[in-house]
Amino acid sequence: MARHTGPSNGAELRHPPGTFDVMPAESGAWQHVLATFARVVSGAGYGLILTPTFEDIGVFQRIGASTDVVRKEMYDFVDKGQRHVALRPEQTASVVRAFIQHRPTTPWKAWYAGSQFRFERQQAGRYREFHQVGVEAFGSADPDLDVEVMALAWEFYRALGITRMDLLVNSLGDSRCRPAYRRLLVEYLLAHQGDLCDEHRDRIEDNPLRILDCKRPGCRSVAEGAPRQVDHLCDECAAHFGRVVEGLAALSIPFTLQPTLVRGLDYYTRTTFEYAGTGLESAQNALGGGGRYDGLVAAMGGPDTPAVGFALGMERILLALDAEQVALAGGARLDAFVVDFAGGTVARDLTARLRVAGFRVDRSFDGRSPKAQFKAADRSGARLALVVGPDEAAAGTVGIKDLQAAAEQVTVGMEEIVPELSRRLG
RNA sequence: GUGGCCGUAGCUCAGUUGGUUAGAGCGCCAGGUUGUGGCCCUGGAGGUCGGGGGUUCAAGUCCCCUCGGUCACCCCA
Repeated sequence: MARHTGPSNGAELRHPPGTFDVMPAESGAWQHVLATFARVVSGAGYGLILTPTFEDIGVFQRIGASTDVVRKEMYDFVDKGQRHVALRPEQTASVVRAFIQHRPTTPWKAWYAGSQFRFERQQAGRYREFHQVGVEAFGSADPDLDVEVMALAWEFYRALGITRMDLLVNSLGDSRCRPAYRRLLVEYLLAHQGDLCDEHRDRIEDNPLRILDCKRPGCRSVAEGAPRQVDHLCDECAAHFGRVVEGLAALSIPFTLQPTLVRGLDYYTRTTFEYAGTGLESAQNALGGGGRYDGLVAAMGGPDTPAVGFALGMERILLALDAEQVALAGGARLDAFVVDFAGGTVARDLTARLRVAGFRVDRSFDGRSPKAQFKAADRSGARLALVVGPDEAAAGTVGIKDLQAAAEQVTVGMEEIVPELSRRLG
């Protein structure tokens, strides 16, 4: 039986736990970030893809049964048609599903932006509904594509003004060399079992790579002496990784080799990377991450297709911008604000006419006092006030007052307004 | 799922060992200026003190429950 059926007694309506509203006063920053991302990735041949916000739960279960995302964070339910669906916890699986369903010719490069859902308790930089932008590139195993993807994220952060971050890079090997490494690692961990933290002591076989990422002191000291995947790559993976590292250096993108970087999703092969914000005070400091997933398309029933991509968290990006005190371009300003205290007819007609002509114009309603209307004009940030009192209305003229300069108010005929505005705002 | 902290006006907060009609700043509205914003002055509107129950002559204040927020663990964006 549903435990939560509505607002509790006397409670006001509010957004669900773990979600938030972005009000117009703050949405300018979101628009700026999204526009910047679209510019960077579309300029590299990536096309926008939109997929459903929810999918059959099977789509996401392919992410990996041992991941927390699937085990305990899925926001799923049975719908009225008895379908078991889930709000997407990430978008890579959805894009892969779309790739398999539509079979575009490769190489195929797509970018996305939108909401993700994971059912967890909220904290700084982490929400139940959160937002990501990302890219996915299918059909090439070329390490230079890994470098392209990492460079795009780098360029995007740089374009926004984020400087305090580390690019962490690792290689997880592939289906040939990872099993051997995994056996080596399990062997090592079993030998040091007593030093591991309580949670991981009995789960070595379960997900040994995860232990490398554990933050507890016991696991960490064991991890430091553990065999490293990068030292046990097969020839092909080693060559691939070598080319990736070489490419990053060639493009002057600073990075840190982090052999313990595992990441939360099981499908990664070879290259994995994460952009860690170093200016953030909150515990959640991953600005974004990604990697190569050469086996996922086939695992989901598609043709054997290598792929690489990343996802970047909007909320984390905004936190980083805030931490670095990056001033974002404010919201769009108005060109003019019509102040009409002669009945409102001129305001009605002139505002509409100017908007059709392409100007950004607003006005007051309810026949407020001149003082109140000028106050509203001032607050709107409009460059000019277009003043219509009884005198102007009778004469068929309009007063033009510059709200941001100490210039005299001038009067022009109604028909000269458009050219006059063009001249002043040009 | 577990734990810490916090819920008083639109926002940020004050409110004494429980004690009269619950306050401030900012914001909003109006007036000062019978047609002119920003600065200033005056006034006004706006509160089930998160909700429910209890103790008490008396509860914003104490107790219990509950809802919500926030941060952290886990994990990640």
